[in-house]
Amino acid sequence: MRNRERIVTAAREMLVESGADVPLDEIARRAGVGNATVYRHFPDRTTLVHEVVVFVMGRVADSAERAAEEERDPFAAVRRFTHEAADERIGALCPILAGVFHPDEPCVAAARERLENAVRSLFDRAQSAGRMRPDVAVADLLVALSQLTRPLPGTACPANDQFVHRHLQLLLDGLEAPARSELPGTPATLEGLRHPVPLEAARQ
Amino acid sequence: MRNRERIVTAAREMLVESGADVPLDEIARRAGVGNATVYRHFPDRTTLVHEVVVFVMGRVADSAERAAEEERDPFAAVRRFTHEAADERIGALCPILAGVFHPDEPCVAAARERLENAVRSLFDRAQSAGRMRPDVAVADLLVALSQLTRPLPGTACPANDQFVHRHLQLLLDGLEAPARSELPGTPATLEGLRHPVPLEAARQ
Amino acid sequence: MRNRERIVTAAREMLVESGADVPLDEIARRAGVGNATVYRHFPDRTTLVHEVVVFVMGRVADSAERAAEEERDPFAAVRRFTHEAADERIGALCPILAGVFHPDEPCVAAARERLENAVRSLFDRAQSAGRMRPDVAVADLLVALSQLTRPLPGTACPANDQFVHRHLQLLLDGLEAPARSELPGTPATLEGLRHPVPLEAARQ
Amino acid sequence: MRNRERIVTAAREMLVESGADVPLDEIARRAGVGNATVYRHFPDRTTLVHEVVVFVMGRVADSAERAAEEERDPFAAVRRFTHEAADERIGALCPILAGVFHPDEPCVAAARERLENAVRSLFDRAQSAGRMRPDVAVADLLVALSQLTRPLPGTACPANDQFVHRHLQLLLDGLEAPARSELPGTPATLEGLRHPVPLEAARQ
DNA sequence: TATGAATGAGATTTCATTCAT
DNA sequence: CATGAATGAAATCTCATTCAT
Repeated sequence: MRNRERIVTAAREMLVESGADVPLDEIARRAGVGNATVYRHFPDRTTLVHEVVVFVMGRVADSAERAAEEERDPFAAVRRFTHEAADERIGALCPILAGVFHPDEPCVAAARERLENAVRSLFDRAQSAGRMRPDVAVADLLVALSQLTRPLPGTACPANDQFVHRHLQLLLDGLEAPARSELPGTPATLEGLRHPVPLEAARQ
Repeated sequence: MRNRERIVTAAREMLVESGADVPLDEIARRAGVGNATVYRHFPDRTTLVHEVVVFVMGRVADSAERAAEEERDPFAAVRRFTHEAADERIGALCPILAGVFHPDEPCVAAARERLENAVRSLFDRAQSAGRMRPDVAVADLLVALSQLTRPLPGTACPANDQFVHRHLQLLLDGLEAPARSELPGTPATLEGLRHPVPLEAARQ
Repeated sequence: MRNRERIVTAAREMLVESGADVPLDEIARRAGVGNATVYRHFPDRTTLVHEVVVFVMGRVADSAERAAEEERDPFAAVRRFTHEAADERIGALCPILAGVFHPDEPCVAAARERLENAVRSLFDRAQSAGRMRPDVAVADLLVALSQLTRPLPGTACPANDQFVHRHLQLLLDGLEAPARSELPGTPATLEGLRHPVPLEAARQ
Repeated sequence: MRNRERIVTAAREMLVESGADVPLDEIARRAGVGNATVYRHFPDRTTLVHEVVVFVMGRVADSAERAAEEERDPFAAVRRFTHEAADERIGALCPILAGVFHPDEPCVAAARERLENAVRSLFDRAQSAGRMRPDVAVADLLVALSQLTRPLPGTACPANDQFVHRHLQLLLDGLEAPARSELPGTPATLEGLRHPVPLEAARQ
């Protein structure tokens, strides 16, 4: 069905432009279908968002795989992936990564796993080559990346787009070996984000 | 009198835990007062949020000033400030910094200015001493810091607290001179966040 | 108690300026007292409004009595009374006359009776002298007068003040004998306004 | 489709019976629909009221045009129009005429203009024929008519319906030439009602 | 007595979701 | 299949009235 695709596309655009709380009717309008048609394809709003998330995660995973193939330098691959993921607006799915939407959904879980694996291979290569500090994990990058590219609420447009890539560069510079500082706690895991955790105030 | 404080405190807690869209009734319940009592003290929701924002910004500015006084090493001061700001949950006011709530409000503008100035003196010292790369501006840190510590939606609790300080360390490492990469675009300014800007996809 | 008077005065002013739905807090503020003080003097909002009504009715009755004494021509007395009542803003108590607020309250009933009697004597004189058509009753004038001078909702000021006296003149001209038309139904009585009546569409 | 009409009808009835501040929920209940259904058809309360106003004004203008066509005697046409307008409950839109609701809305403005023109032709004919005093304007009648038929607040029912037509007759008698009194001020204009005017206390 | 503060009930409006065609 | 229409639940805000000092 052509409609299903148009809905997902519209949803992605609106989520990215207007934040996570766009009215469903506006998504439908953008897709050029009636609102009830959305419900014919997705049982509820969450499911639609999941679909978008899975779609974006797939494109981001693609990006990671392409970077692994095409970039010679292992850390350059990490940089390229990071910036491309930002352009895919991975930040719009931040809430999902954090388990706000149920990541137990098989499709979501699968997409996440594929993404993690793709990025992990970038990490392994860079860390093995000594091009990246060894005390960080895949989820550290994914979470920080998601937060840094997360759109602001309000209809207009994420005002900080202008600066996102600057901040990613800073983060990446910090990721490139050797480390200047010790990282507190243990490496992040996406699983670890599933449930509330006490704030551990480790420092310097 | 006492109630006003309790409301602000409750509001700060809930904003920090549950994001910027907590129902006002829940803030009231948390404060142990009726919802109308909130409206006795604050003409509308926005005003209450502003109050919280000004309060938090003030504490963060305090933190910056203390760090400037007490830390010998100029970059250590920057690190200390950054982590303390995270603990103050500065990320909860991300939307404000971006102009979603009216930053023209005199109190908000004043608080922001004071904060910027306090952090600027940290920056100047660190950059003059060659301890921080020169191509970053105060707003770069404030925005990245806000985004990285921004709470997730949903009532539960910011799931990624566990990792926030790790990611800040990475960012700080990237901030510490010398730079490994070129930063795209021009340094961020908080003013620049006031209006939508075309996504400039500069890279590596 | 000085306060009681100030409250009634303030209430009269606000009712007249801003219509019947002024918040009680604003009346209190105008009176320069706390809102609870109003409740010390009047058990509820309605009672306060009653008081205002009784006060205004008293002044209007005064006006009728003065007109009876001082005007030679019997219909000139009716004209004078009518315009003076308009200036007292009798229209602001329209709802009362119609029984919306309980006119069984002894004070209200007494004030109304006194007013009716005062105006009745104006009527009797004018009608006996053949200066006023005989098929109208006191309540006809009082009701029409109240409606024509009734303030419009909205905070500002009754926009039609400019024209009120013109319209009263037209009404009075119609009241002056001899009649050009037959009046449908029976003469109005204030009592008759107490309960809903089927719309009788008599004409011409 | 059918619902929209039922809502407008219900709104008209309730506005007419209970005044301009009927809760929207009661209109919805009367129409037999959920409250949100009202919002599907009208973006907000004001828009719905505007619709009713335009509708009623249209019927009243129809009435004026019919009267002009069908009545031989020019002043009989004015009388007929006046009473028919009362039956259409034109008084319920008093607030609009006075600019409380935005009369700049194109539809409202258009409807008002049409009404004024229709009544003006009645006036011109009657005044040219010497059947109506020359010192009154269309707005004088429309405003006085609106006020005299204006519904009282409170859910019950317009208590003074019984007498409305009597009072209109008196007004009309005063309107019929020759004048017994001088009218103070200048003829009313609906435009003149748009903004507060100082109370001019001209008399006799 | 006087008052600032507190509050619950109600009004407007929005939105995810269901229904009827 | 597709859709416009319908709706109840929830969020913001107002105000008459009560409470505590």
